[in-house]
Amino acid sequence: MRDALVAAAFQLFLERGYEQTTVDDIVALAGVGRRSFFRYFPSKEDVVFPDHERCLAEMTAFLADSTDDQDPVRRVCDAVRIVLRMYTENPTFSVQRYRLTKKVPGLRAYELSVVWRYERAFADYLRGRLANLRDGTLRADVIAAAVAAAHNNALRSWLRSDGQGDASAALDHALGYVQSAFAAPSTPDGEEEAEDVVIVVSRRGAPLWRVVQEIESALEKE
Amino acid sequence: MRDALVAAAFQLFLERGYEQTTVDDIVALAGVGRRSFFRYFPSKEDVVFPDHERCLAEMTAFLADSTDDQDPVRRVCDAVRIVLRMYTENPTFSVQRYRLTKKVPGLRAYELSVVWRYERAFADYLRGRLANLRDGTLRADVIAAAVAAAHNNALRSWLRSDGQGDASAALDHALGYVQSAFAAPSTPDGEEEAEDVVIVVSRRGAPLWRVVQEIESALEKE
DNA sequence: TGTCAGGGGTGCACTGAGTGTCATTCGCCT
DNA sequence: AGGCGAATGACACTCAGTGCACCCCTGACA
Repeated sequence: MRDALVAAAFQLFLERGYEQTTVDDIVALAGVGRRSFFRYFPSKEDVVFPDHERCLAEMTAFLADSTDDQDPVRRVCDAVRIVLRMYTENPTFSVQRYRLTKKVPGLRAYELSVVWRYERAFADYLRGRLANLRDGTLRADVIAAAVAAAHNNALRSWLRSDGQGDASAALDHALGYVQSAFAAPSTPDGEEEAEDVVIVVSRRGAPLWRVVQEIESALEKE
Repeated sequence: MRDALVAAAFQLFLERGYEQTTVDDIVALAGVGRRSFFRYFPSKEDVVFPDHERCLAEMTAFLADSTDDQDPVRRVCDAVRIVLRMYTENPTFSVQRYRLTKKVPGLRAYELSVVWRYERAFADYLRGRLANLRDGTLRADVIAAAVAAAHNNALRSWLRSDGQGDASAALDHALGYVQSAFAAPSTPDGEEEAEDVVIVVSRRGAPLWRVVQEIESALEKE
C-alpha cells in the first residue's frame, strides 16, 4: 500500500508536477481512500522521501554501537556512507527525486529538515565523544557540518550526472579532504616516507592565503 | 503596519503558542484585514523572521563587492558577523523567537531554509574565489558549512544564555577554530612593506598545516 | 473644482492540506 | 460460524494561502 502510493505519487509528480498534483489525485490513481494516504505519510511531502526515516534510524543505531577506541571523525565518515548507499541503491528513483526537489521550493525545504536530522545525529555523537576536549561541542558541530557538506557535494554531483559516476569514490575523496582538515595534528600519514621536496618561492608581500594556494597546487602536482 | 502585525503575532504566539494562533487571530488583534497579512508576509511563518530578507540582501551585497586580494575565508567570516549582528541588535526579540522555534517543528524547518540561503551565499562566493583550485567547489561547500556551523554554535549558546554573554567574542573564537582547520591563519604584520622573498623547503607528503606553520614562523622571523 | 489614474487596503469565495470521528470491512483465531 | 482487533474508508471540519473584484485615498492635471 505504501509502495502503491509512492508509485502513484511519483507517476503524477513527474507528468504534471508536484504542486499541480493533489492528494486526491494520488489516492484516486492508487485506488485507496484519501484518509489512508495520511495514515502512511504525515504530509504530502513525506511521500517524496519514503525511506529516510528508516535510514536515519539505521544510521543512529550504527553510531550508537560504536566503541571508544575508534576515531570519532572516521566513525562519522563511515556513518555518512550509509546515507549515500540509500541513494545509490535506487539510482533512477534518486535522480527523479533530485529533479523534483530542485525545482519545488517546498520540497527543498523539507529535504533540508531531513538533512538537518542527519547532521544532528552526527553532532550529538561527536559531542559525546569530544566532550572532554576543549571546545568539544564547537568542534562537534563544525565537523558534523563539514561531513554533511562533503556528503552533499559528492551526492549532488552524482545526481547531476544521472547516477552515472562513482558516487562512493567521490564521497571517499570528499571525506578525505574533511579528514585532512580536522585530522588530529599528531598523526600525519606518510610524513616519514616522503622523499622528495617542494620548493616554493614567494614574495614576502603576498597574502598568506595565496601562498597556501600555491603550495597546495604544488603538492598536488605530480 | 508590518510592525503592528509582527507585534500582534508575537503577543499571541507567546501567550497561546504558534499553532494555536490563527492568522485571523493576528489580524483581529492588529485591527487589519486578513488579506493584508498575506500582502506583507507570504506565509504565517514569515512573520517570525521579519528581518532575514533584508539581512540576506545586505550580506550578499557585502560579499559581492569584495576584492580579489582578500583572503576569501576571512571575507566569509566577516560576512557571517553581519548575520550575528542582526540577532544581537534585538536581544529580547531574538531570544523569544529562539524559544518559539525550538518547540515548533514547522518553524524549525523554516529557519533551516533561511540558514541554508546564507550558507548558499557563502558557498557561491567561495566557489567563485576557489574556482582555480582543485576541488574548488568541494572546498567551497565544506568551508561554507563550517562557517555557518560555527556561527550557529556561537549564536545558540548566546541565545540559551538569554542574550547575556558576549556573542561577538564567542563567534570570533569559533571562527578562529574554523580558520585554523582550513589553514588560513592571520596575515602577518608588515606584509605590505616587505620586499624580499621567502623560500620554504618542504617534503612532499608533509601535512599542509605543518607547512603553513613553517611559513608563518619564517615570515615572523626578522 | 471636477475627474481620472494608481496604489494600498479589504471582503469574499475558493482550493487544498491535514485532522477527528465513526462506520465498515478484512483477516484471523477459536 | 462467530467474534475480535486492526486496517480502511466516508464525511465533515479547520485553517493556510490565493485570485478577484472593489473601495478609498491621494495626487496630478485640465
